[in-house]
Amino acid sequence: MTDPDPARLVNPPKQSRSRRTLERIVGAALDILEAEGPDALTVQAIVERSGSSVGSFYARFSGKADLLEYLGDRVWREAAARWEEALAAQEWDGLALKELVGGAVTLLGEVGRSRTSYLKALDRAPGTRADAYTAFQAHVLRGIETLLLSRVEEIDHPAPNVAVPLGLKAALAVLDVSDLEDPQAIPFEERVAEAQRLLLSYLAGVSPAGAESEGQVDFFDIWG
Amino acid sequence: MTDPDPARLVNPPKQSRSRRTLERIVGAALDILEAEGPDALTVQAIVERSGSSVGSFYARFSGKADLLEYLGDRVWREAAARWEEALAAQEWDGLALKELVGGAVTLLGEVGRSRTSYLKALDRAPGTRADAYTAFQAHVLRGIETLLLSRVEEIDHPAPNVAVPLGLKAALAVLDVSDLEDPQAIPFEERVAEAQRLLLSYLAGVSPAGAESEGQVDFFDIWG
DNA sequence: TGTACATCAGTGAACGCGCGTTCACTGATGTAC
DNA sequence: TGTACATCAGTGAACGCGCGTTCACTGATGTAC
Repeated sequence: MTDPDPARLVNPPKQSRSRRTLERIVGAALDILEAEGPDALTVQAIVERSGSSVGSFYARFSGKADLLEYLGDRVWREAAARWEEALAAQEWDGLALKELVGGAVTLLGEVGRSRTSYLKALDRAPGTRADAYTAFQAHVLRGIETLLLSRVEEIDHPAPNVAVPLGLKAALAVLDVSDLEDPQAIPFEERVAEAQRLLLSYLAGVSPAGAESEGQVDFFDIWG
Repeated sequence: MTDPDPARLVNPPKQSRSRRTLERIVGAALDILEAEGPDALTVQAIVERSGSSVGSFYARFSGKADLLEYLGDRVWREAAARWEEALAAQEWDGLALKELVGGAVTLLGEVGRSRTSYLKALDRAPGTRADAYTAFQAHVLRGIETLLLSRVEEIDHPAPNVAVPLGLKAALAVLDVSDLEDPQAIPFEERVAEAQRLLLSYLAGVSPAGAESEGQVDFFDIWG
């Protein structure tokens, strides 16, 4: 997953011409993945959409499997970099558990909404044993976990080491947008608020004080 | 999903011999699905495992797609029947919200653990637009939802119609056993207890009283 | 009970299609002198 | 600046493989008389 040598997967371009071709291929593959799903991701479709040719494809990649791995690696790196950035952009030290939960859940929501759909689609691509999405999610959760556990004295649950990961998993499920196209689905903003409420009451046994819309932290706009 | 006419999918057997062959084919397909995953589910593999032949296969099904749909329909019906049975086997009327949550979560846990893995694998089979698993899960959740909403006066959450479905979704995530092979994963029994606690504190703002292991309702053995 | 016939069931070689991959070839770019 | 050459880049027809599907054939079962 954290391969220090992506050159193992691509034959590095030696002229700007082939570098552009590579980028077009990568872009086309991600486009297809998003628009038509993993089953439509054939070498033919990729080279047609990218306006190149099978020969050019195989000049870069030794096979389709390597392309998939390369895509997974790239998207994962990008997502992880943005995530670290978003995490670092916020000052977490002074916050109470309530604010921490609010911010953390908001971040989780943005992650779920972001282009990590690529990662999901990649994991489902046939002939791949990749689990880039699962790995990324685990990575993110681990980060938030340590954050929340830094306020362990405010957690009422008798076993914080169990409650924090499970609670985050639950919050993620509440945020899950895979059924959002359903017309009667609960809108995303409401889910964020509910996920915050759920996590807070589970960890601290506290209902969010005050009116309905309170206790919800503003969105960060992470993903450009 | 609830097709009243499965004969649309199979050519009905007219002798006991072919009925047995059909059963062997269905059994082999489910075996392969469970043991090797959807990608290994080829017509060749099915007929080899079932000790029959391609010709026999096409004497029953007009194509592989019909087999998949037939399997989805069958497994769905079986799972749904067991579910209704388990739901009916329990007396829910006199229970308080706390007991209701305990029983409901336990039931959910058993469903997740049961052979619905077939349904999950079927949904992932290539070339299928089936969503039998999602549909089944929705079916189950709807049942539990009405159950919990019958104690709406005990729910402190200001919007029970939102909180109940979201809370159940969250509980389901806590119970999710897809990472159970991970050696450091939280054991299933503990998850049941935590899912109960989570749901109860979210809906009623109540931490389970008393010691750790209390508040957990005994398992029902639904799935034989 | 026996025989003739129709229908059902089972078999596996052969076919076609879509896919990933190879390869012989043409053209573009960079470099040496 | 020009020329010769090597390397890089691009092309698309052709190949092979695995899959779902077809089909001509053999054998089993049921039924009529």
